[in-house]
Amino acid sequence: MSNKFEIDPLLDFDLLKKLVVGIGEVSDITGVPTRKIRYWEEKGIIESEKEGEGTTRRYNYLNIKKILLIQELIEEGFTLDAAAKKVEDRMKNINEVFLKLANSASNKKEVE
Amino acid sequence: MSNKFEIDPLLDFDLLKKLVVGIGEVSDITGVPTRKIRYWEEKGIIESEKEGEGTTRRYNYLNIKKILLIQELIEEGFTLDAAAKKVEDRMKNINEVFLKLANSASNKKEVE
DNA sequence: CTTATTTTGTAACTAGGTTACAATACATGT
DNA sequence: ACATGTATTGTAACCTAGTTACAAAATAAG
Repeated sequence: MSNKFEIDPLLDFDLLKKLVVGIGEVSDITGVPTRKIRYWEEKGIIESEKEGEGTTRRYNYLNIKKILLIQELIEEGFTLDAAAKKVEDRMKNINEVFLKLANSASNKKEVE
Repeated sequence: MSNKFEIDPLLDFDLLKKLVVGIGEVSDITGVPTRKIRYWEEKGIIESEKEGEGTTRRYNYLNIKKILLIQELIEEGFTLDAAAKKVEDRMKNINEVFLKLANSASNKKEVE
């Protein structure tokens, strides 16, 4: 029915959830300067997880994925805003799938 | 083999070639301000047919089509330059088909 | 030949997007 | 805890893309 069994061994969501990095690493990974990342966040285009007031930004898999997608569209010739809007739509699907997989993975663990 | 016979009665290329208008009409047709059309031409994005030095711009079907395509892409969120590049590719096909049809049409006329 | 349309150049202008700087706050290892 | 590296902001500067206004001179068209 699903391809759950194929990707299951590859995706450890419990690990993935812990895989959270600072803005510097995001910049290294994506090639987007830190100042630019913050600017995009100011504009409401991307989000980061702040673990409280007066703390530093933290980025998880989905946050970083979004940044990468936006960058791609900009390179394709889209406006920043247009790229943001397009990615917004795509992220809805990605989030959905991600959560679905994450849940089925943790359910499985409970059964074990 | 081809759909030539279906569109043949609709497309009179001898007429189409004569269907050439000034920049004002192009602006009315496309909704793009005349100043903008000239600016795009300055940048080498579109072309018009000047019938000699010190004359006014004239636009045929393909010229106008190009303007419309560019405008669409800009509305989709593309940069002017990016839109121009994309349309450039599309126009190659359109031109080809157009010429092919135009030739077969005039050939047919000669046979008649 | 008179009225409407076009052509240019110049210049102004908006805004989109990015970046530099610097002073302050935060994180982290040993 | 203290020293070193990393993050956070605000402010301001910056660049370029893209568009538009204006106005005087040239063309077109009825």
